[in-house]
Amino acid sequence: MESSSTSLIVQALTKAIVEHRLHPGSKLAEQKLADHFGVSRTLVRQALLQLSQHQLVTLEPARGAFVSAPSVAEARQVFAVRRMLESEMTRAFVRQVTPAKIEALREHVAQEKHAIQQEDAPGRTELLGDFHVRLAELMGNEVLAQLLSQLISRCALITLMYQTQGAAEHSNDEHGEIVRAMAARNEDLAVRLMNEHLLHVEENLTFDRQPPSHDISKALSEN
Amino acid sequence: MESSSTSLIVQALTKAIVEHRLHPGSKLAEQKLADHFGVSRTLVRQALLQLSQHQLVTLEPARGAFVSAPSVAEARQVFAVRRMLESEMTRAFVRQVTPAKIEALREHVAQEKHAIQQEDAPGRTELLGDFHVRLAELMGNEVLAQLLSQLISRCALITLMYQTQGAAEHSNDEHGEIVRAMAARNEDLAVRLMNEHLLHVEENLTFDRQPPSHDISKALSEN
DNA sequence: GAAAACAAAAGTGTATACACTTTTTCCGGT
DNA sequence: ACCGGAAAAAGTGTATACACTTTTGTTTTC
Repeated sequence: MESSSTSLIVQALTKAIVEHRLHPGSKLAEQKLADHFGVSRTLVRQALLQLSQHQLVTLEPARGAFVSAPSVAEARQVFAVRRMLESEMTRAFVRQVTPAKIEALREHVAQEKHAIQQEDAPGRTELLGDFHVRLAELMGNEVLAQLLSQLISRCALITLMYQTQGAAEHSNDEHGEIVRAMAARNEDLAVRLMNEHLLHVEENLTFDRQPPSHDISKALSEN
Repeated sequence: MESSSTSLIVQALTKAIVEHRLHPGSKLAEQKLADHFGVSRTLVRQALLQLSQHQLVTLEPARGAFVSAPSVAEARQVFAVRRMLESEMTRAFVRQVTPAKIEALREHVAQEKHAIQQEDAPGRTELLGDFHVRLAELMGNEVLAQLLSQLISRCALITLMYQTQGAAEHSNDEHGEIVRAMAARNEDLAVRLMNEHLLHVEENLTFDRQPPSHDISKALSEN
């Protein structure tokens, strides 16, 4: 792997962190990353700075960069924000829903189901998160979509990546119910279902700290 | 002015942009900024990268950094997000309100009024924005507070800094009404007032592009 | 005289160098 | 054998160097 611009490094690290190949607390040494990506520390530092803004990485002065390990309190705050934002987003969505948008969502939920059936864990986690981003995109609000995308990455760092098959199916079912309520233009029901859905996801939080894998190269090479 | 870390540069530039001393479209040449702050381009670049993440600065490949000039569509999207987020924030706030929190808000509104009476334009703009951040802080949700803070900076880039005395007084009055509704634990009223308040602020959008001041040093020296 | 082409200047993008801080290693003292 | 501390190693923070791109200014051509 070589010849990467900063944003490629950001993407690769984001993926590795969100998919829990790099565990919270892991040290991200600049030179090691630079060697791995075949660039100088300059570009790695830029990437780490960006990731720290996204809260996926924590920078400690003179000590270096580490994969963030959000506290329980912080995790709950992130979810509280998501509930505030997404319940109103759901309400607004129902008010401007069209058959085409419903169709797009149904399609997405079907993709989720497929990934789950294939037991494609990384794929299904990404798709389950993307459902919420897709909602924002369908509303034509790029700002909202980008904001949600970041919040969801943060959530992925918090929740277990390889959620149980059961939890994934449950989320998928709830997505389906939400879409059904939206299709029926049942505003209050859709909002309520979205809220409950997010509460369920939050309940799935697992706060047991795993032993960090310090083998950066191996974690990144896996994809 | 010298011996500044990156975050001091970010702060200084943020303030200059939000206060409209640097106009949208202005070129931010790295060496000029470096000379002004007495550091190397390295630190300036870090600062500009951060500001671009906050959407206050736009980076064009090989061409440099410019103060962002958000489109009308983008501005409306930012306000739409604020309304979603803040109406639910208001609801949650009312549900966990305490006399002490009301007192803190009353105090803040009084400060606003004072700044307005003094015709302290930069101060009053900052305080009027901070009202919303303060709300988030009082809820004990740091994540929400930080998110709102960024959204509001973006709004400040969009709206006119030197809003008319009348508009400022109007906002101040509305803040007062919102606090009153909160104190009365009137959830629906508070939410409705907050929504209307944000709509009023949005109405104040001014989309006439002013001729950019390219005199960076002068703009920054003013504070 | 205006437009195209070229040369010079300015500016950005990445790598490298070096000072300084933290971490690790190794050794002597108790 | 263990603790403390000095020396070495590794790592971060900032500045500088240099290649390459864009912009600007000048000259050439029609």
